[in-house]
Amino acid sequence: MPKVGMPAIRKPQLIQAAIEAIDERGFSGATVSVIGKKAGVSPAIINHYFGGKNGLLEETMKSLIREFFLLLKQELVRGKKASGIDKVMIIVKTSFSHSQTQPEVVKVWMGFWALAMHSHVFLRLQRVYSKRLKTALVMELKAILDIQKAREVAHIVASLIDGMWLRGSLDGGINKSYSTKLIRSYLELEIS
Amino acid sequence: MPKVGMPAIRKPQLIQAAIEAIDERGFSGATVSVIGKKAGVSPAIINHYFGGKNGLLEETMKSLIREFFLLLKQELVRGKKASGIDKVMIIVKTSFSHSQTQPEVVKVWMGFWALAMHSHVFLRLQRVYSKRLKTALVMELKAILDIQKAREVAHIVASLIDGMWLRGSLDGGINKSYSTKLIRSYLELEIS
Amino acid sequence: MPKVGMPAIRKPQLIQAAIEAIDERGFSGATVSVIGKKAGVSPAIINHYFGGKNGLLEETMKSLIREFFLLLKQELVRGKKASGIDKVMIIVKTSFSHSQTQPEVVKVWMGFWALAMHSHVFLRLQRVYSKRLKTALVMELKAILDIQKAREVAHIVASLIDGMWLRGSLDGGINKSYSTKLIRSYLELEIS
Amino acid sequence: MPKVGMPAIRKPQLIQAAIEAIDERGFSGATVSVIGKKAGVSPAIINHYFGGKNGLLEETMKSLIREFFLLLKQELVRGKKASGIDKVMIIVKTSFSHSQTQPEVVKVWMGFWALAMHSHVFLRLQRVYSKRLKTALVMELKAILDIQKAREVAHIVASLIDGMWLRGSLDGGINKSYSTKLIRSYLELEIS
DNA sequence: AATGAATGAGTTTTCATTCAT
DNA sequence: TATGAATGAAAACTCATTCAT
Repeated sequence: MPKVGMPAIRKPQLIQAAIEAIDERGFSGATVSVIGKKAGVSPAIINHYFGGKNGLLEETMKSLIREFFLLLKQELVRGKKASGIDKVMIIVKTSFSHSQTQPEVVKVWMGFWALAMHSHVFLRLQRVYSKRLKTALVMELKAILDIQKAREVAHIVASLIDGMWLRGSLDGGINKSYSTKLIRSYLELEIS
Repeated sequence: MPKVGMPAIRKPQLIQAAIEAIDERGFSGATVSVIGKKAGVSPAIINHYFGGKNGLLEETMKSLIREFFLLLKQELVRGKKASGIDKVMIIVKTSFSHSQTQPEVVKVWMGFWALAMHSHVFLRLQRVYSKRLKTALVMELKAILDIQKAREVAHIVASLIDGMWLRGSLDGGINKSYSTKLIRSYLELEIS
Repeated sequence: MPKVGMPAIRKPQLIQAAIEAIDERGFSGATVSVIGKKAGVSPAIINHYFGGKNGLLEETMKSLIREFFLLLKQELVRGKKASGIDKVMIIVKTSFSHSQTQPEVVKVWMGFWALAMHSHVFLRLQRVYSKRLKTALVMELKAILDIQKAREVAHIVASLIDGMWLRGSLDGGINKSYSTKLIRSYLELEIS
Repeated sequence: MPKVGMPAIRKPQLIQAAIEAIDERGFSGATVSVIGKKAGVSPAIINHYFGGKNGLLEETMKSLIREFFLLLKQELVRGKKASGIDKVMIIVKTSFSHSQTQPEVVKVWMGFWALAMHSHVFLRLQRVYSKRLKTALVMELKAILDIQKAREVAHIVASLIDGMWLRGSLDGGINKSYSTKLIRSYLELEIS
């Protein structure tokens, strides 16, 4: 039995199992037993690696956020020659792409949002996401708008993204092309 | 103890207690015992009146939705001489007012949203809200836009409302005046 | 509202409701609520008339026993000119008739038997039945057999009756003609 | 705590505890808490091993039946050189022996009988016992009687066994020698 | 590192009973 | 007499966690 590197294997494995469990059964149905079964390991090792169920959930959320901003960074690098609205749209599209790469994250993300309302840790994490998304938007928008306006538009775009995620969660998925089209048309209106 | 009319007293009383309990402790913390204590009655009567905890939660969500659309109807009647953007803004403002009348509903509503993702009944209820809000918006918008455009704008406005609620839930409340200002400015841009 | 004679109406009504409830749902399913519903009255009056659920059950069992021995007495009077085996067979037939007059009593009676094993009161009642049946059999048998033999045959016949009831309860009813035929053939063998 | 073979230890241990609990307190008094206490373990492991209280009860009944037919088989093998009535009497004696080996089974068995009347699973189990006992009797009786008669006598003997068990349950035990004596005398009458 | 065994705390729900009307 | 309202006690069951191996 290899003794080294086990955490590096087990942790992502359990996080993925947690995401799937939450997606399938909701937060209340995602018991350690279910998650363990899904990962093919004993529920007891969740405690071993994460110090408890809550630890796993925290890591899961952090992982989701980290993954998103990693993706965003990559996309922004890839499109660094774009400008104006196109640059903003990269953020928008990435927001929706994330949910397409892994469709189950929609429900999970929204579940964490609800959790955030009564848990310090999750609230902090959710705010990190929320702030960073807005900051990224402002960053691009202030190139084409004055800072004051940029902040307002960023707030609108961020709200649109979240609102469309929310509504998408109700319909079993987000309609990426329709969503991006509408947001782009708004931006064009605002900027031209 | 009075014999008649008790259901009419107990049911709203328990629904209100449920809202407060969810607001304070989240869904997982809102046990029948907590709700009962908050209402000053035995947990057992939740079963008596609602056939179980789930029955109470369903009625609570229905009550929230009913209350909102009642308020909306009243506001639309009061402002029936308004026209164009003003008419649409009545819907927007009412959406945010609802949360001001009873600040705790923000968390509760979002909690139900998360619940909806894995429960038939709550999904149905959430969709009712979602559809009716959009329908109301389309109704007003088609007076000033062609039907196709009206639908798109309605989708955007509805997403903005929901997105701002969602973000507001993170900050312990919705900034009504800022939110309505931003939505109005969008509408003016779209319509003028 | 007539004030007199209510007990005389309510008591048998509730006893009959109890029998039906036990027949349909078993002892554990026969709650005061179910019995009350079946009788079309509030469960609370069971306490009023019987001092509690247990009181009702006791009265129900007493009623079953009383009814059986009343029937037996009538049949023995009706057939008082019969003699020998025929006289004994009157008792046997009546035992099975009782279950035909009211088919649901088979399950109920067996349920009480089980109850008797852990309750003083019901044990006493069951023994009353048990003894009186045997006594009745001995009474008739000693006319044709010496007392010692009469007791033995009575024991066998009583056991056959009870055993056939028991087995009948498994098959949803007692086959009266087959049962009586077998018992008679035994008696003929024993006596001739 | 040992890791392997625990189910093989715990399951019979809990079944025995269930038998004792039912014997002492009846079915309604045999709660998981009582059974757990009697077995010296937490009530929660009943769920662990049997998937719930009902699972334990089913296994308990199965165990009782299995044990009886195992004993019967052994006795029939031991007495395989016997013939005629003696062979039949082996079955009869074994039926009563079973209750002597473990006196508490009388009450328990009768309790299950009552349970069977309103539960599919227990009804099926009880019928298995009922049929197998009769089949075993027919098997021996057809060596000395024609098949038709063998069936009738088997029915009588089976009813006698059950009836005497039933009556024995009232008296805190079965009088084995008296019971077997009476049944043998019946068989001699029938066969000679 | 990993697990099966075991548990205690806590959840919803059921139910007989009491009580004011 | 009869009832709807209300409750307390207790039931089965769930679940995160701990522990010896």
